[in-house]
Amino acid sequence: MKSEKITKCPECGNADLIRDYEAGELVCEGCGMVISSTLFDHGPEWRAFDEEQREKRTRVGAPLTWTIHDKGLSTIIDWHDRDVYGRKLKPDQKARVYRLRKWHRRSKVSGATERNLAFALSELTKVAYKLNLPKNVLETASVIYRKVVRKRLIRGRSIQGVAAASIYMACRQCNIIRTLEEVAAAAHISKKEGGRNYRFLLRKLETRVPPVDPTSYISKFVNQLTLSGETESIAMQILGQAMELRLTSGRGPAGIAAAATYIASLLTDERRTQGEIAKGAHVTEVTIRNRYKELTQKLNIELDM
DNA sequence: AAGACGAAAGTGGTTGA
DNA sequence: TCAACAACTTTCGTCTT
Repeated sequence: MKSEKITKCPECGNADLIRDYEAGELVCEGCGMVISSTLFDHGPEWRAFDEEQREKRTRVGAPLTWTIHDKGLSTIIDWHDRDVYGRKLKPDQKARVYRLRKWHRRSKVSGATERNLAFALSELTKVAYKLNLPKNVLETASVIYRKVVRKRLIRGRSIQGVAAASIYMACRQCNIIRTLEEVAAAAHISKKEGGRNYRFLLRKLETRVPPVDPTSYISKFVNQLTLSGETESIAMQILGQAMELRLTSGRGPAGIAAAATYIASLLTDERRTQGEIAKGAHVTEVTIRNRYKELTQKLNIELDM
């Protein structure tokens, strides 16, 4: 995915773009249009201002990353003392390559686990790409996966399963809303298996994953349904009151957030149907109705229509 | 005709004996 | 290991706009 750098909004021409790394989106400040929901930066982390710099810097290879099994060192080393054009290397270059090769050899502990890790990390990358996840989530997931490997917990589990669980856990830690279902689908496994693996990781890694903050759902829904900022803040208020009244504990956060969004959309006259919201929230209309009934009752919300 | 509403039965996961 | 349980879903009939 080598897209050129977008500097202006194609919709209104506004140059003030907001990079929302939390949601992994590129948003125009002028018209609010979400230009791209992929904020991956696949290029190197440096800029070259002239040819000489480019010449020097291209030799560093791809940026260092946790998502390649040996953190990106693998591709640049082979056993010929020749460059890409087949020419012999100069002595100083030769010395460099020797050093690199030494470390490269050392970093390859065992063939089997390394191959396994390499495959798994490419799997992680694929899944993250499908889900439009920002880079930091992918990196987090990679770190999680490495931890799993180090603790020798993969035995008896599919790579896909553990990869999906790692991604899901990373999403939760980075506060990026993706349902278990979405992650599982992207990894081509069932929701059930994804859940099993996730719980397994949760138990074995003893990582504290905070429960999902329902407020982050709201912004997701508002975005999806193209509602106004006013609606969003009202939904937030409703949600805040609901949390104070402990209406949120024990319930699926998505349902509550969806109901709050629904009510807000009614209050601001930006009516959306229950079905529309339900679809985006991955809950049914019935659940929204139940939460909606609860919220209007307990919070004494007047809906004059 | 579409959306909202609610009852009833079913599902998958958690909990506690 | 099993049954009870809560949350949520599916389905379907009825009412409202």
